[in-house]
Amino acid sequence: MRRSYDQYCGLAGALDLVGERWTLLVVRELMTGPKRYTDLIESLPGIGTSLLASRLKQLEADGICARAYLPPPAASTVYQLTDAGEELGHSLMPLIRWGLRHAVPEQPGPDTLIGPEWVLLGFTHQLDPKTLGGIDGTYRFVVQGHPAWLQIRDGRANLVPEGADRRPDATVTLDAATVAAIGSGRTSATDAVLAGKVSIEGDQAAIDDLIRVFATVG
Amino acid sequence: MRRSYDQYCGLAGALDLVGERWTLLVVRELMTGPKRYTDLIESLPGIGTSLLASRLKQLEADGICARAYLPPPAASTVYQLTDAGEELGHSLMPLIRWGLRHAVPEQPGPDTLIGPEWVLLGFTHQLDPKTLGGIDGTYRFVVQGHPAWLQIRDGRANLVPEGADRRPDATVTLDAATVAAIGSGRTSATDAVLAGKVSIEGDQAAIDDLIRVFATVG
DNA sequence: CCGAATCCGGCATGATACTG
DNA sequence: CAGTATCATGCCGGATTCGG
Repeated sequence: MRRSYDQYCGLAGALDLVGERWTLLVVRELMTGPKRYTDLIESLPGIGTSLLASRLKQLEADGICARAYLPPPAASTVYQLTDAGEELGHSLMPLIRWGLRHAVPEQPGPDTLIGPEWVLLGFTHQLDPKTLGGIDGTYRFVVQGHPAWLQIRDGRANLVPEGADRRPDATVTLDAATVAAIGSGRTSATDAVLAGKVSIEGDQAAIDDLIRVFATVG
Repeated sequence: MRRSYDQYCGLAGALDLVGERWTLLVVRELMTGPKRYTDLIESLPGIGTSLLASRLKQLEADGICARAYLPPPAASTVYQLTDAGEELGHSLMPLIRWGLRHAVPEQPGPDTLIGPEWVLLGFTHQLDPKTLGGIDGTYRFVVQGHPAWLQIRDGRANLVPEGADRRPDATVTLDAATVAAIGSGRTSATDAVLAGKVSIEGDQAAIDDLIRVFATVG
C-alpha cells in the first residue's frame, strides 16, 4: 500500500504519484526521448538499481510512462512518456525555470553533473511557436563541452538524442551559466549573443534562422 | 549536510530545496496567506510536529518563507512566503492543474481531506486579468460545505482568509468535483453553470461580474 | 552487457510525550 | 501556542548476485 497525503488537491495528488525521491528526475530524463534502463542509471548517479526499477514500475502503473520493445537488432527495452507523461513534463517547465533562477548557482561546483539537455529545457520552452514556422533544421548545442541536439521542424523545437547519421546545420557553443541565465529568463538570448557569450557556426541560412528564433527568447 | 542531487538542472535544484516530503504542501498552504504553526499542523494531518519545524527552518534558510511577528494582542508568529516563495507558488500552478486532471479522483474518498482553497487555486489561476479590471468584490465559495473567500480587486483575484468583518457580495455553492473539473480545465465554468452544478446568490451586480469572469474560464 | 531482485546499514519520517 | 525530545518504523543507497 502506497503512502498518500489523501487530500483533495491537485498538488497533493500529483505528489502522491511523482513526489517521491528521484521520480521527477526520471520523468525529466524521459522528456528528451525514450531511454533504456542503463541510460537512466547513468544519468541519475546515486539512485540505486532497485529503486529505479521500483520507480519505473510505479510510473508505468500510473500511466505516466510505458515500455516499448525495440525490434532486433537493437532488441532492447526502452521507457517513454505516455500522453499524460508528456503533459506532466510541460507542467514542470515553470518549476524548472524557477529552479534555474533560485536554486542553481551561477557556476556548477566541481562534482556537479552537467546534462546539456537539462539546462536547455528552459530555453526551448520559451521559444515562440510562431517564429519556428517554416524552419527545418538540426542544431548542435555544445554546453560546457557536452553536446546536445535540437531539432526544429513543423513549428516545434525538440531536444533529440544524438544520431549517428545526423549532421548539424549549425553548432552553438556556450557555457552552462549562459544557458541557465537564458533558460531562467534572467538574460535574453540576444543579449547573451551580443555579449559574446555564444558562438554560432555553420550554414549561413541556418544561422540566420537561429538568430531570428533567439530574438524571441527573453 | 543536506542531501542533494548535485546536478546542474533547474528541476534537480528546485527539488533539492523543496522536493522532500511535505515541503511543497507547506508552500501550498502559505500560498493563500500567512499561517501560524498550528494552522499548518491542522491542514497537514500526519506531518508530525518536529518535521514541520524542520521544514519551516529549511524554507526560511532558503529564502522561500519568512516569519513575521504579529503585534499584541494577537501576539503570535506567522509564516509567509517571500517574493521567491510567491514565484514558486505561481510556478506550481500548471502542476496543480495536471494533478487535478490526472491524479485526483472525481469523487473524494471517505477519508480524503477537503480544503476548498486547494481546489480553487486551479480556478483562480485561469482567470483573465483583463476581465478582472474594474471589479471590486468579495465572493464566498462554498465547496462541498467548506467555505473559502475570493477577493477580486485591482485586477487581481486572491484567495483570502475568512475575516470576521467580511460580508460576501455573492455566495457561490458547488461541490468538489465541479471545482476540480473547472480548475483542471476539463470543463468550462460556463458549462458548469449551465448544467446547474453551480448556484450563485447575492447582489445582482456582483453576480453579473462573476458570470462575466466565469465566461473566461475553460 | 541489460534489467533487474536481494540483503543490509543508515537516515528520514511519523507518532507521542513533553516543555517554555 | 510553538515548538523540542524520543523512539519505532520504513524508505533509501550501495553492494552483490542472478537470469536472459
